[in-house]
Amino acid sequence: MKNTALTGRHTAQKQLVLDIFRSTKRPLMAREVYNLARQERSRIGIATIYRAIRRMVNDKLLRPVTIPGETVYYEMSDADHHHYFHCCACQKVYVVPGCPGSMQALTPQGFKLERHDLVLHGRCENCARRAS
Amino acid sequence: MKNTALTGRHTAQKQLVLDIFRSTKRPLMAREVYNLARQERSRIGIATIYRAIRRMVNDKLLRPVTIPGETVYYEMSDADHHHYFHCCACQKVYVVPGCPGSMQALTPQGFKLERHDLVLHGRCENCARRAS
DNA sequence: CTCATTGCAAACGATTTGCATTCGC
DNA sequence: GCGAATGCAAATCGTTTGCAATGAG
Repeated sequence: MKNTALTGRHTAQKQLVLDIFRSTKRPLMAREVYNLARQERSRIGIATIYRAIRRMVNDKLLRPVTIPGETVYYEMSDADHHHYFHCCACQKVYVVPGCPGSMQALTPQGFKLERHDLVLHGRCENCARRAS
Repeated sequence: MKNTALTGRHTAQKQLVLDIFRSTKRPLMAREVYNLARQERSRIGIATIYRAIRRMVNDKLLRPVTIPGETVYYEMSDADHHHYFHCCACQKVYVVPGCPGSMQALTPQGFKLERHDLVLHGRCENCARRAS
């Protein structure tokens, strides 16, 4: 499958990083991508992962997802508007569809609202069951 | 002024960090606190700042403020529940009172919601006027 | 063949930790 | 005086960079 999305020279490493993001439905941090990538190609370096991610963010193929207290995650940027649920126990980040909306009501007079980030925190289903 | 809020032994260093947060109305990052603190007490170590901040966060005196792409900031947590407006042009962070609420509706089945963070992004009044 | 990309290791900035010293209680 | 807190340096963590080797076009 020819890939018109990747810029620069087409290498197996960049394709692998893109495939990993495509086939995973939750946001991933660099180390997760690195661990997944090494299952396919054990000699890949983590710097290559960071460089691929940086390029894909520049090209707007990926978008950073900032979770309070965690390192940056990334996800494919072609998805619909959505938010995140961060599990404080297992650190996984889940996508939650929908949006409470009405952000304009919070915006101060004269400010120009462009976007918003919302992160829910708690315990995911697995961790909620395991605890207590 | 006696300070009932600080836990553990009362030291000049912890008092200084608390005073700095009290007398500054915008969120501060550790290095800003360190720089301000050294003006008063040049031999203070940055580890002391981090330890003081960590303790105050544990004691709920401070609360971390996470801004996408920036290192963590902290602010006094005695204020009401609120959110932030991050100006993409001047990088200032503003407090916005109020909350859209209804986060429970977004939470997936079986997940246990504990808290949420919301950051609005756009242009503040000054920068909105200056641009376009 | 040429030059972008890679792998690896060293460098980096932010934060944490180990440890001997200091100082509140 | 005892033990918590400090200052300093070394360690750690996530990320970036320098550089020689590799490989895409």
